[in-house]
Amino acid sequence: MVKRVSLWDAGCPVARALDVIGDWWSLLIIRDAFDGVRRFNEFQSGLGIAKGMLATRLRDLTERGILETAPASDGSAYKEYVLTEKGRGLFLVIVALRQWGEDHLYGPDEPRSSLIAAETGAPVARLELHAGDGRVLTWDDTEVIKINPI
Amino acid sequence: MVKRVSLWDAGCPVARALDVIGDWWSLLIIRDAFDGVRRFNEFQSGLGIAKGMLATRLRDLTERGILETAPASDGSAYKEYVLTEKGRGLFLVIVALRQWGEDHLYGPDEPRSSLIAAETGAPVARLELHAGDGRVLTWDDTEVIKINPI
DNA sequence: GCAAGTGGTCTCGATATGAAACCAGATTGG
DNA sequence: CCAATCTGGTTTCATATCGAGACCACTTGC
Repeated sequence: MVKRVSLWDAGCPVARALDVIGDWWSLLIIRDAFDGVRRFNEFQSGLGIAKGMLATRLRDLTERGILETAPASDGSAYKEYVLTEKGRGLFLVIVALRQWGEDHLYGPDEPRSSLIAAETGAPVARLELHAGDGRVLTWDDTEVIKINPI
Repeated sequence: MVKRVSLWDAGCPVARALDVIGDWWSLLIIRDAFDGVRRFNEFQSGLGIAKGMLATRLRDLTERGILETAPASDGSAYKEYVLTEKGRGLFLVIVALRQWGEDHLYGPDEPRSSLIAAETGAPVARLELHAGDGRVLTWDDTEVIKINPI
C-alpha cells in the first residue's frame, strides 16, 4: 500500500500543523467557517466541493478538534459545523495567507475581498513578527533551533 | 476530464494563495528553504518526498515565482533553489502555522523545534493582528467585505 | 400528503501520488 | 585519466485520492 506521507513525528510544529490542515480543502473550509458559514450545503455550494469530499473533510476536521457540531441556530433539526477554540486559533494563518495573496497575486485593479475591523470599517494592519523586546523581525533575523534533531 | 478544482477567480486572496501553495508539499519545501535548504538532494532527503514529486513541485514553485534557481554557492556546476522576494513573503504564513502547531498539537513535554531571534537567542513574540489604530483584533472583531461578490 | 431541501453515502472513471528503476552529466578517488 | 559515485533529474507502474453524479433517508414547506 502506498501510504500518504506524514511528518507528524518530525518534531517540527509547521509539519505537524500541515499534517492536520495542509490539504487542499481544509483551509478553505476553515476560511468559510470564519466568514460565518455553518451548514453543509453552504460549504458545498460556496466552495464547489464534491459532497463526498466535503463530508470527509468535515468529519476529519471534527475528529481533529478544529470544528464541532452544534444544533442548528435556526431551530431546525439539522446540525451546524462551528469552529472550536483550536480552530479559531488558525485565524492568523488565514490572515497571513490573505495578506500574502493581496501582495503578490493581484494586480492593482483586480477586485478582491478585504479584511476590515468591524467596529471602524478600516482595513486591518499588516502582520508583523516581533522579538521579545518589540523589534520587528524579518525572516533572516530568526533561526530555528532543533530541540530534537531529526 | 476531471480537473482539479481551482478557486483562483473567486476574488478571495486566501483562495488564490492556496491555489499557489495550498498543496501538501509546497509549504514544507518553502519551510525548508527558509531554513537554508537549497539543493535538490537536501530537500529530498530531508522531506522524504519522492524525487518525481519534488521535481514537479520545484518546477511549479519556480514557474510561480516563489523559488528561483541560482548557481551553486559552493562553486560546483549544480544549481540551487532559493526563495524569491515573493517567496520570502510567505514567512509569516509559516510562522503562523508554527505558532498554531506549538499551541495546539504538542504536549508540554514533546520535543520540538523553536523559532528564535538570531541576535538574542530569545523566542520570538506571538503574532498579533492589529487595527489601524493599534488595538489588537481577534477573529470576531473583523469582517470580510466582498468587493466582488460570488 | 407531496414536492423540495438537507445531509449525506456509493460508485465510477480520471488524476495524482509514492516507490523504484533508470539515466546523463559532474565530481571524486586513486 | 579512468572508474566509481554523486547529483539531479525522468520514466514507469501500482495504488490512493479526487470529482462528478446517482442515489437515499429524513426534514421541511406548502
